Amino acid sequence: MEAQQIIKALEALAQESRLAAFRALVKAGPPGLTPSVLSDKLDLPAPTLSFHLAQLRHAGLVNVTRDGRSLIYVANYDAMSGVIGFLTENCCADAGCAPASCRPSKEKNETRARRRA
Amino acid sequence: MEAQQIIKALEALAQESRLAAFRALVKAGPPGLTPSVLSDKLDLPAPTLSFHLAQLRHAGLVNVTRDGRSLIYVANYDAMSGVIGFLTENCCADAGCAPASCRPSKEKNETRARRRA
DNA sequence: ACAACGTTTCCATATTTATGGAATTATGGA
DNA sequence: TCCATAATTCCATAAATATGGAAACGTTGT
Repeated sequence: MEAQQIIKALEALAQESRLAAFRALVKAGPPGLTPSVLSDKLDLPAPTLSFHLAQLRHAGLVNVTRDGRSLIYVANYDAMSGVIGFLTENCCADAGCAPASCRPSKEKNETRARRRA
Repeated sequence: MEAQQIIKALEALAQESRLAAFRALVKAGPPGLTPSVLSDKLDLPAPTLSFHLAQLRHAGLVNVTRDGRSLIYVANYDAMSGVIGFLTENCCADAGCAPASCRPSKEKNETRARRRA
């Protein structure tokens, strides 16, 4: 995953409403949530929410599908995995960081991050 | 770690120059780096770099000490660990995310995140 | 005390981001 | 076809962020 891509994702998550929306989508799991449900849950006007969901979408953190008149937003776990992987490999000391269970077994530099599908 | 704290950290990292600066500091390790070295490495005018380092500092991602006329910036691994932990626990599906080796052993929901000092 | 150096603060400017009402675009049901 | 619903796009406005020259600040050597 490229740094620019990561920055987009971090930008997207670095905003209260969007982080809340994304967390809600993660919690909701594969069935996802519609904007109206989110709008209600997060108490955000539809256009504002729509704006934020678009940001998340452009950052690749969520996917959308349509079901009748409703849209279904679903968290993209692969993207999130990429972000966490990047941070772990590029922004953590060899073993001074990373939450305990999470030590990439001494791989050099960004080997793993570069192996994109 | 609180959501607001996390947002500050994500904001700080979600900017090209700052992410580059932080990565350089992580790479540099405990000895850290001075602004002039960073300014040179990243090709940023001193005031601009200073502004970004202040952002990182306010987000708690770096610490500063003085050595003579130079300041020494050092990455704060604990803070970074907190960020990665939060993302892993709040923004990942039960096991649908997190980079392979990094699975918090099935803890329920946000138990660990809530255990704040 | 003075000069040089490393760094920050001040400040004006340019750019980007967030907000939400009004209008608009899909979709499905009667 | 007409209406109601779900969501987005349009657009004006407000607010936050980034940039970098000039000036100021602390520290060290002379």
